[in-house]
Amino acid sequence: MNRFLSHATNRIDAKGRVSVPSAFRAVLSDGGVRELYCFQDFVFPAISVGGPELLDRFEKQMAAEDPFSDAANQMSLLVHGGGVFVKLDPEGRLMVTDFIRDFTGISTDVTFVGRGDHFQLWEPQAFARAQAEAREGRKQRGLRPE
Amino acid sequence: MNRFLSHATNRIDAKGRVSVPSAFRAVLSDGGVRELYCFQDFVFPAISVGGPELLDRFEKQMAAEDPFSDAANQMSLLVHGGGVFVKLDPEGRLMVTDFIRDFTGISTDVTFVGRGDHFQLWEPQAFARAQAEAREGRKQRGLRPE
DNA sequence: GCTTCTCCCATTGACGCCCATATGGTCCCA
DNA sequence: TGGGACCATATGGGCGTCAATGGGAGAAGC
Repeated sequence: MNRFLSHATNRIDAKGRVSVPSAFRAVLSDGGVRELYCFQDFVFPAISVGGPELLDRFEKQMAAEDPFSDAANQMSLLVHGGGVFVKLDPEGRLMVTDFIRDFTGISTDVTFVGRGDHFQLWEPQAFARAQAEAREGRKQRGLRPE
Repeated sequence: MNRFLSHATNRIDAKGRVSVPSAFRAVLSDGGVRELYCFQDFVFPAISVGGPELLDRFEKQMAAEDPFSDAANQMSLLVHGGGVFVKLDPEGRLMVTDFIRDFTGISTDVTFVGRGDHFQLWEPQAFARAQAEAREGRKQRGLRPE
């Protein structure tokens, strides 16, 4: 199963490190990814993380839109200008920098959320709220699986 | 019989495991399913469980709409972030994680409910209530055999 | 110099795989 | 038809492995 699924919450240690869930690390090493690209999500207060190929995907999406639209401009600003590279330590941990903390509100714990072709870093409470809202919205629209 | 039918209640052991009813396991192995996809149901306080094709269906549905829309993002939050792959141990048991407990209210016993192409995990009392309500609602709408 | 970031090792707790037991049902045969 | 052997399922527990976490020491930068 070669995609990012499920969610898990891990604690940040005294040095500001947090373990990436082993299921996610397995997906990364499957794809031969050694360096991760992180940027601020467009719709949620979360940091999106993936391999370099994640850029390709967003660039394709931008190309599909009007290149001078507000949406395309914002995307480029966030993806190209606002992204940072991070790499994991030998135990599979990453440093939670201020770049991550400020945008997400993360302080002591990080919720890792699988999003298929990438994953995200959330403040635990914020994720719980967003998920509840998503479920509520879905109920109101009457959409059902299948 | 390659559909999930009927219901059964099993006990969770001291390690947090519960046996999947053998009738359900038979349906799974018939379909060659080794990994199960579980997600929090959109309507009931239950966990829905099925093969990976369940997730494929969701992903097709998402791919059909604008992948950067709020609706698609919310759906991904639920089916990717709120979904888990689990596998059974050699005896056909699964771990009842907090992911399952928190959403369903399950504590000591699990009711497995067949739903045709998938099955669900319920807190026994909650299932009894939901079933009673379904019966009642049907009566009020005028009982019809389909 | 001191701080900050790596890498390395230790601990602990959870999870996986294995084997053992009980309970209830079915089939066979006298 | 009744008894008993056999079987399958559900359940309980031991034990090894691995992931998550904590802390120390060396290297690099300010």
